[in-house]
Amino acid sequence: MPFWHAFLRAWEQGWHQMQLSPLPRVSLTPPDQRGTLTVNVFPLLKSYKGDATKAAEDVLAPIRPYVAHVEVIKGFVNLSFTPAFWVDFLREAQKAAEGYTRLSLAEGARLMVEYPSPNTNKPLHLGHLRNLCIGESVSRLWERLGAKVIRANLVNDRGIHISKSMLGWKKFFAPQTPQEAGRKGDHFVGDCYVAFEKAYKAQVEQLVAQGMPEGEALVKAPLFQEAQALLRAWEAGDPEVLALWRQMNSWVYEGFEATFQRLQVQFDRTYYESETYLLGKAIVEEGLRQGIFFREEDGSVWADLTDEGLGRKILLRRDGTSVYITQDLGTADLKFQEYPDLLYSVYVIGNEQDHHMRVLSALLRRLGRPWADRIYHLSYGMVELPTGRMKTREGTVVDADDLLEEMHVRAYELTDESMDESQRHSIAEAVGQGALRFYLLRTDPKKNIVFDPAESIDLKGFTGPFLQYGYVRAKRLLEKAAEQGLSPLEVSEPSTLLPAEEGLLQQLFALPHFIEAAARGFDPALLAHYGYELTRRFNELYQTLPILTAPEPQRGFRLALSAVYMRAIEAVLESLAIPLPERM
RNA sequence: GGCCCCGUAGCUCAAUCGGAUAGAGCACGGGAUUUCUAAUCCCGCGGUUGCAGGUUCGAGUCCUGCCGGGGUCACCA
Repeated sequence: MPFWHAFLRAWEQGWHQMQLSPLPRVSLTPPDQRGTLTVNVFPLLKSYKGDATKAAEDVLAPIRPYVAHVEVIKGFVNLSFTPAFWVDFLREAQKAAEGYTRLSLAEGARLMVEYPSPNTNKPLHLGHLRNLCIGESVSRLWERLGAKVIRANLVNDRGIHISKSMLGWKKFFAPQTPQEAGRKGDHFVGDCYVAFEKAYKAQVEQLVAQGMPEGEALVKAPLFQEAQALLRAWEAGDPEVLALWRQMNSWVYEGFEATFQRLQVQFDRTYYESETYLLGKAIVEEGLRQGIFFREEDGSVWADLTDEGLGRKILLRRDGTSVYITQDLGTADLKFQEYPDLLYSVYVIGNEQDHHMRVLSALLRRLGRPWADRIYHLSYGMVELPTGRMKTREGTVVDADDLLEEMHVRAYELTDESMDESQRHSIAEAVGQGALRFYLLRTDPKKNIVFDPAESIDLKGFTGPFLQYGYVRAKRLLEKAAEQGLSPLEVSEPSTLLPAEEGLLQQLFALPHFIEAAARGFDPALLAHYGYELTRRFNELYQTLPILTAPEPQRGFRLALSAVYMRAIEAVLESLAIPLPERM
């Protein structure tokens, strides 16, 4: 019994031999209808003179031996499989990961996934967590298709924002270190940045009060002038500035590393903008020589993309320093120098940068980079609060470390008191993160999501712990079975199937389809919904029917069903980067 | 103002290439535990898919216009 892809391929081959045209579409039968698969024969009805029954007969011919029951409603052909088919499926799915939980659809391909690419002037927040969850899940999904994935982090370690936190430290914190302040490094540097912004804002307000227009005040404020001077000194290689810059970045990296470790993410390659902005400048020079870009009289360099509706874009400032897009050009180039065969160079970046990424693509195309169309912007929506965007100034930013801790504490309260402390904490961590990660993945990445801190994140219903609980249930059940000397590989064939059994089988059968769709669509939410529905059906079976105490052949069949469910949910959770708790 | 994205149940979200009676969770009301773990299961309540047209066998989905929300159009990143 071949799995999903092979099954459909074989079926289609049969249609080709019969010269059936156009090829009908196969999908899962909706839950309110009887059946496992549905073939839509509407498009065929013309050539069959409206005779859907005759069309159904032909369409089903190649898989006839597997079919137990057929129902034709209008143009929909709903079919159920025979128990023998399912027994075969349960045996095979237990034996082979290949084709079931692991596919070879992208074997040999290589992808780079860039995430979460933080700035080094602030700690990570809830938005970064969404980014991390999406980036990690998409990476794992493509690995499941057989691709090799390079996880890349691009650190925005230079620019005016870094100068600001440096100045903030010099003016308000020096010579204190994070250790002395009792602060995690990234939080400490964040404090410096906030202190700067506060003082800067005060200066601007003062200037405005003196009658200066705000736009001018923003630039003329002494603190801003100082920050710009610092940036120039940095770009000129001033040793003292560089030393402070290195010191402060190392504090931040230490803090980031702790958070990444807690989230179990590791990068294969870390790019630093401080190392790629010069490459970018060289590319701008290249474009100038080729006449793709032009230099204004004041010395600034531009690209004119108005014919593509993207306006004019500055590439180098009047003073010759680089802007964000400059280093992006350099980094994009470097990626393909290092990995020329990338199928996709994926950027997991918020949708506020849709325009920016479109500009980047356009520039690379104009520069004649043959791989320009292989960069893919995985644009995701903002995480908002019920009151709107998170704002640093209003102190409404939901800090990543704080939230992880809060989730841990809330999950801990639900753990069984009879367990020892270390086990309770390890489960609390798994479940807390499971809830958080599922919450951030269950919505279509491109949509904005609303996070209500007051209501916080659910631990029941359509949540990560729901899936984790199903996994733990199945695991314990199989352990019990093993203790009784029962093997789920000894699948016995029932004469009929109950709806609870058939519903779960149908969902299990479709696993490879959802893995592929989620990977190719860069959409983990698809798999999150699948995993919920899968577990809901397992729970229904578990709750309403006996398994270990059922008579044969039901016992063997349901045990095998549980074993395959466990495999499937394991694959789902792993693909969503949701931890597997040993118990709950 | 130009361009882009989004408007689905009280709230948070689904809905496969345009397919069947628009589905879940939360909340609310009711029920299930001598049982393989109740972070569970079952039942109920809840809808003019923002509005108005158009395309067709069929529209939440595609097209046009409008209304509402967000983003962006920086010599910020």
